[in-house]
Amino acid sequence: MSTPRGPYAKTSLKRQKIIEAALAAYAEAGSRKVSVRDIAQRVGMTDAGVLHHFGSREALLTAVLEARDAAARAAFGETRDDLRAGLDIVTHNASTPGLVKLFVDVAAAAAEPEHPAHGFFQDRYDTSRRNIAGQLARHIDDSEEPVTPEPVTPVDQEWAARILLAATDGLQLQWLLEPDIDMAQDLAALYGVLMDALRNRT
Amino acid sequence: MSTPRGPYAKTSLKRQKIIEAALAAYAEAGSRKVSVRDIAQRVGMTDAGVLHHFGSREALLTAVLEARDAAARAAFGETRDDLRAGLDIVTHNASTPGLVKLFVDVAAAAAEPEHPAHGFFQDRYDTSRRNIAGQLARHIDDSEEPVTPEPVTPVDQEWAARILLAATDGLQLQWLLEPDIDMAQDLAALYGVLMDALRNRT
DNA sequence: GTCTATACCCGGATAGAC
DNA sequence: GTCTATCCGGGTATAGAC
Repeated sequence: MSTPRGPYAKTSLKRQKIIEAALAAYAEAGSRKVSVRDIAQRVGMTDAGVLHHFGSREALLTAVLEARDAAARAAFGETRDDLRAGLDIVTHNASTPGLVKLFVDVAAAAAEPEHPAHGFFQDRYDTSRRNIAGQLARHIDDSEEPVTPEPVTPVDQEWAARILLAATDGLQLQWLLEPDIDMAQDLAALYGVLMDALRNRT
Repeated sequence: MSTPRGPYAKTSLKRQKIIEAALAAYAEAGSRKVSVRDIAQRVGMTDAGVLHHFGSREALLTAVLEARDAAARAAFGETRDDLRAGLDIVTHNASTPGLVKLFVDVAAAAAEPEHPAHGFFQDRYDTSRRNIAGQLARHIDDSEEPVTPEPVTPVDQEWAARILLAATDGLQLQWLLEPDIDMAQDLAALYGVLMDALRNRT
């Protein structure tokens, strides 16, 4: 006990390196599968060494997603679920297919209650929904357009079809974590709103 | 020819039994992982026997999803992507979490171009989008409401938040298969439409 | 507190017998 | 066409070195 440091001070540094390696691995490995050994090699360790810091592969991937969230939050606006920041994040995601795949992958696996990321995703969706809803409520009475999309936004049938399908798939993801959600009802409402938009804007 | 050759019709009977077993396994397993051995046991075979008919686990799961699609098509309306049928299917999905998880799971994995389900999902989204877009276009000039949701459809901030998040996640799924999709632009348009709806209906 | 070495188990894949 | 046997790779648990 020579130089006393915080209980997690030193480990967090190594954890950070491992997480960075995992991020890099997923970013590069466009389509190949990433094993714990792959990540370990990048930091010059064995797989057991890596697992020592995270306990399991799933826990490691969960930590990676948390780190990615934190990085996004730091990069684009402090208020994580600000609508403008959300669009910026999506735009940024479009440059990292590997990480998007990682997200979708873990999100699917996290449907299991025992999965280490289960709580993380539940919380993530919960707070995101809350923040977005609050933001929307705030902007309802605004006269100014809060989110100004630079390019022209096309509102046509093809766009509506993409949105309808996307909402269906995405709602399934949320529903797996929160079974109270009424997917069909939500989609029916969306359908009505989209039809109105198509009728008015064309 | 009345007796088709090739790997599709010869063993189709056994394949069918295996697919049914896989469907049952995923439906029951709720969210636990299903191995090829699990499925094989249900049909009184070994895993090697099952693999002989499909080549790989991934190919088997792809076949399961195709069968599920076909079954849904048969059960709810002939025109697969009819909007009403789509809602019915979603409602039905809400009773089978295991199968929903299977879908999301394979959809994520199918982002890889080498995955056996890659083409399947590309085609599925492509035709779905086409059909839905056509259906929407047809209904724009209709005076009657084409899809009548029985329960009241709530249009509020919480609903809009769920939709916004769902569309984000779902668009990522489509984008992984079709990188030409501009996620941010689509979402910006959705944001505008949702804001309009909230302003008008509240 | 960190890491290596090792051994274990499970699951998917493959070869060859029947 | 299906089984048995086997292989292999990946994740995991443990012991012990530093």
